[in-house]
Amino acid sequence: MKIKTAVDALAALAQESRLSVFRLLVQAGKEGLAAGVLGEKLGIPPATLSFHLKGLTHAKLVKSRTEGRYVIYTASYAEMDKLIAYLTEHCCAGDSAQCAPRKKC
Amino acid sequence: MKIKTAVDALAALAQESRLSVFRLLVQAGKEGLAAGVLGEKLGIPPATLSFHLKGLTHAKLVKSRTEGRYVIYTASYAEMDKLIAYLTEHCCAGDSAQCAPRKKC
DNA sequence: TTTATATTTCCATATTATTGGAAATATAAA
DNA sequence: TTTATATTTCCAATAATATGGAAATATAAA
Repeated sequence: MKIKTAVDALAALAQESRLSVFRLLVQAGKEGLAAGVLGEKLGIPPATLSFHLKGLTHAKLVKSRTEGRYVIYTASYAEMDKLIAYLTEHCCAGDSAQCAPRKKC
Repeated sequence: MKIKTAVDALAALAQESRLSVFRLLVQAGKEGLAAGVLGEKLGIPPATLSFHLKGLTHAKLVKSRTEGRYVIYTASYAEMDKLIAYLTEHCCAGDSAQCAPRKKC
């Protein structure tokens, strides 16, 4: 991963509404959630939510598909994992004692 | 972890100089690196580096100790792991097939 | 075709972050 | 004590981001 890609992804997550949206989608699984459901669960007005979803989409952290008049958003686990791998790359100066296993999503 | 803590940590990482500093420190291990070494490796002027180190410190992603006239910075693996756990919490709608093990740092 | 629902775009305003030179502070070496 | 090295604080100019109402777009239901 390039550093600009990582900065863009981190910036996309570094805002309370966007982070809340992303976490809901991470928890929702591949079924995803419609924009309207996200807005209602989080109390975010349509224009604001759309602005933030655009940011998450541009950072490739979420994907969307259209179903009728709904737009369904899903988290990109692949992109999240790449970001986490980038943060932890070659960590701990090779001291594997500090690197216990953790779940991958 | 509270959402504001996570947003602060993500915002601290969402900037090219700070992300570069953090990754160098993650890779350096618990020995850490002096501010001046970071500045030289990354080509960041002292005032700018100090500004960014303050941001990372305030977000608790790095810690510092003074050794003589040097200030040595280290990554906080604990805080990084908490942030990653917060992002991936309850992921994949409980579909554990998607949650393979990954290293923890 | 008319009406209702879902989402996005447009826009102006308000807020917050980034930059680096110069001076200040702090410790160590001469 | 004087000088050298390391880091931080101060500052002002510049740049980027967040907000949500109203209008526009798009699909579905009546």
